[in-house]
Amino acid sequence: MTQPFYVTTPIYYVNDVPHLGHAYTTIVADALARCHQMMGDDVRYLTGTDEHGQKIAEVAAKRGVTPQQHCDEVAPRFLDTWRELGLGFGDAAAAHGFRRDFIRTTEPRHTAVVRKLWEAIRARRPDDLYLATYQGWYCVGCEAFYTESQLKAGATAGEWLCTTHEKPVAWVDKETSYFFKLSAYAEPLLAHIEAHPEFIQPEQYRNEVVSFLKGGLKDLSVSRTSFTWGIPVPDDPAHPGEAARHVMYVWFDALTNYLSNLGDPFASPPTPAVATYWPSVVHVIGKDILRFHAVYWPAFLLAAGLPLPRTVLCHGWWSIGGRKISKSIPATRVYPTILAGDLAGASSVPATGVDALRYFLLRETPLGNDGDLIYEGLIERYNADLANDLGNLINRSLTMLVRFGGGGVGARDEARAATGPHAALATVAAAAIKDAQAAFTAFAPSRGLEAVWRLVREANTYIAATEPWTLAKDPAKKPELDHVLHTLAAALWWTRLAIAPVLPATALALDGWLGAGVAEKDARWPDAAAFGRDVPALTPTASTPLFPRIDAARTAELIGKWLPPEPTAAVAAPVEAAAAAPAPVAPLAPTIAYEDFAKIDLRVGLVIAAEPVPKAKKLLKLTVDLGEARHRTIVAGIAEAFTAAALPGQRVLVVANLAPRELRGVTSEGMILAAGDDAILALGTITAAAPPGTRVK
RNA sequence: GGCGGGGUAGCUCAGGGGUAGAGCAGGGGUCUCAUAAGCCCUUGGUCGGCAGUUCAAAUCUGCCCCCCGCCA
Repeated sequence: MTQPFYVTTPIYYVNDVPHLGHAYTTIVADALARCHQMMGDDVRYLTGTDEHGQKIAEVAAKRGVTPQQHCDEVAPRFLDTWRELGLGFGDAAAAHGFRRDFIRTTEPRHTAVVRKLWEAIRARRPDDLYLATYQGWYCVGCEAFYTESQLKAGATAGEWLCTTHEKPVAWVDKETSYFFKLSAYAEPLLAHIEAHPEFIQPEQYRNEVVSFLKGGLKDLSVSRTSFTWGIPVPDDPAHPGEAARHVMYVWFDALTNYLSNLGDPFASPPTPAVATYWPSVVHVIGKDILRFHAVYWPAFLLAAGLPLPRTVLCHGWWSIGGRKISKSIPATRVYPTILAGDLAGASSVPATGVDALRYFLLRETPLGNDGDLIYEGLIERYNADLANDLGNLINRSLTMLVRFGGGGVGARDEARAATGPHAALATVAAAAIKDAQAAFTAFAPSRGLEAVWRLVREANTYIAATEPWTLAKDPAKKPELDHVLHTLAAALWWTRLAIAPVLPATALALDGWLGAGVAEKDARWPDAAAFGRDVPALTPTASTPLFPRIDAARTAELIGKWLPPEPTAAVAAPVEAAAAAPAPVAPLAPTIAYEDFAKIDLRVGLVIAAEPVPKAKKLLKLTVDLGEARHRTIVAGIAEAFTAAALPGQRVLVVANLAPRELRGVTSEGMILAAGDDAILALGTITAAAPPGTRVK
């Protein structure tokens, strides 16, 4: 029977640059979606961007564009990142067999539903949205009010600082806003949580919400008059003319995306997508926004008379080498696309770099716990699990199927299957598949992968026990060899299916080598009782290594790149040998005054992407993060010295205030410093990880 | 300060009244299909501390210490 499965990520704040934290949530949701797709569910996937609010209007004003223009320019950063990480949207989603949607809160389909939600609450529960006046300390960064006990004293008397942003808060006096009667919903929500243990997972977070609810709820301000970049509050019959001044506050607007992408939830007859998917929804979120999803959102829905989401699935935070991900600590600003690109390294299928990252994130830490990304640990797991266990199994198995099986996969011998290593493999495989399915559907991907690797390891053990190369030397053992090869193919087929939710690119590569005529969208999770009997027609061909081992030298190189070392005396020491044979130096240009130099605004830039400029031998088109709201495109004449692939992740020095100039049809917004006159020798860079945008003098 | 989660091998974690577990890392052996991979064997732990219940406690109870989170 087909069950709907609808999974969402939070919509990301459009001004953010996608980092590892965003990628984790998005990947968790993607793996769950793929998993349920394979189990035959009718799957739908949603992510998007949150685009309203005062901060966005301010940034846009500074840039001299409208807020909408600003959002239109920066929103694709997220969509592009997800595409680079192998999540297809639009037509590409068809290959996965389920629909993926990307919603922006500035789209009419969204704003219309948000207004309907407001109107529905006002119609059903007129007292739940009321007009009131308040005053208090307000932090623009948080878009929230605080009491003095929640703040810390500033440097001057009477100044208070927000604990998150470390910036002074402003006293906002007597702003009139609409309030939502959240206080009425503590008891109904407690009752719902009690009756639906699956509502908030994992359990530790349910406990947190329960204790929060037991402490009672305060009504929630849900509109603002201090800015206009938001969804206007619908006309208010109780206060004629008043609503025109108000736009809706962030959470009322943002959370509604989960419904608005499905269509009108109040339509009669019901909108089919809402009726089908909404009751099955799983909201994947980070623990920082638990309260909004487990308290505010369901309260809004109760007020509007709509069913609550099935599950709010809360995960922990990743830190990088023990440090919290933070914009101000550059080493923690990890770009998932760069990490994945580096992990792809020498792989014959570069897309598997993303798989390696996905595997690490889902395997290393149980969902719900905080994780710490230690680069040595990442490479250790890559080598042990992906290179040694999985990659090597794939490679050696295909070699043997081709060499000893003559392009076929042998034949199953029922009597033999019940004996010795053949039976042992079947037993382990069946248990692994069963345990993995149970774990994945219980939102425990780390345990699921652990189970899948029992199958991978047992397949390696099976090869050692049966020694196909020995059987191949004795023509009399041909029937046994045939059975062994068939069993090996069966194990490989199950491996392909079991890894697919987490390692989709690897599964596709394996399909190609196995010659499996099964489309990605038709691949189904195996039936645990069918090992060896469910192998499709295969035509194995020789493979190339998917996860080449990362040796010590490459490890040092990668870690050096990912985590630039702090400057130390040793690093800073002069390199004496280099001065041995001084080359003639070009004469100096005329002396300039400091004022001339001061006109040049040099900045630290982080290269995000690089590609050759067509029909230009020397030019590379770079995407560079200068810490600004949007990345810059800079064309640099360095293609003869550097390949495009070598540059992402590099810190470079950028002339940031150079007038834009068109080169070969591409507008270059700055200049990269490099050493060398005609022939480029080296890039101008810095030894430590200064954040993108840092001024260089 | 209140509540919740956790502290088990060098690392990541499972277990949860009856002989302390897995993977990785370390040590030894072995095979050649394979990516110096695989396979086999193996060294590691007073299960945070103290007290109690029990024939028996990593597990249950109490107190304490440390880490993380939520709330105030």
